[in-house]
Amino acid sequence: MVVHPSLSEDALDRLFHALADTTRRNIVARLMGGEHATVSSLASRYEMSFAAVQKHVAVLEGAGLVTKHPQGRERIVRGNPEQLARARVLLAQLEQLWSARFSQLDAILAEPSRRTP
Amino acid sequence: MVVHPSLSEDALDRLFHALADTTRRNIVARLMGGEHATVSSLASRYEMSFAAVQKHVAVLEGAGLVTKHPQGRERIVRGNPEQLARARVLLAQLEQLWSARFSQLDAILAEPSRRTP
DNA sequence: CAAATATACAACCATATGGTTGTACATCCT
DNA sequence: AGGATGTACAACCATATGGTTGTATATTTG
Repeated sequence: MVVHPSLSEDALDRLFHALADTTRRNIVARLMGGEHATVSSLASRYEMSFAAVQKHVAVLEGAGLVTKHPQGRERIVRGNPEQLARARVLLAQLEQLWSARFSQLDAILAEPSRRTP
Repeated sequence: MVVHPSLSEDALDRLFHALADTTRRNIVARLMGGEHATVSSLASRYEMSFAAVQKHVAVLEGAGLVTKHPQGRERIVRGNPEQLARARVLLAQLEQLWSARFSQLDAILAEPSRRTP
């Protein structure tokens, strides 16, 4: 089985911070959707400087949401769905805490009626 | 059926930003886990000032992850799992984009062999 | 009523963030 | 070789963030 190393608090900070920006979420969506992307081709899609987009990509890379692969003078940027999944799993675990609040009470209520001893 | 209003980009920014801090994720975990919480009781758990925790709670509230309910001089803080679910759904959608990249190719490969006309 | 408690909020500070422009360097193309 | 293209990176700026302390206002309690 494949081991899913859990992320440090610091890595989680970077991961959610990377997702907390419209432009960066948009870039992630493009990449996950399979758009062939160099830093330049990404930059051409947004109303901001090349350097600004470059910084956004660096933030995504630091969060592990994206990888860069040199190819000649270009850098191909690819999405990393596993990191996205780790963030999703953490949220699911937090939700699980919520539902766990009631599971014991549910069990008691679901129990076939039995007089208290 | 219950309608799930989708969030604005701005709301998503606030939502992920709220999650991008260890202390705030910890607060969310406590609340989802059912810990009875006033702002003070939360503040007592962390090595920072009351005002600092108060600000963290305000950020969580602004992101919709938490609600405050006045009760005498106290404010009861409760977790809102629906907002957590909205963030999770967005991540799942991004992951879905990734898997959709291959579905068409998969379909072609899975098709019973048929000579090109 | 007076003291203690819970919260709110303003002012302040250091650092981070998101943007800009400019410069340097590597690679591709004619 | 030399110009054009793609990337990296530094310096700078305005604003946001995460923390502090201090003050004000409600509410509970003795």
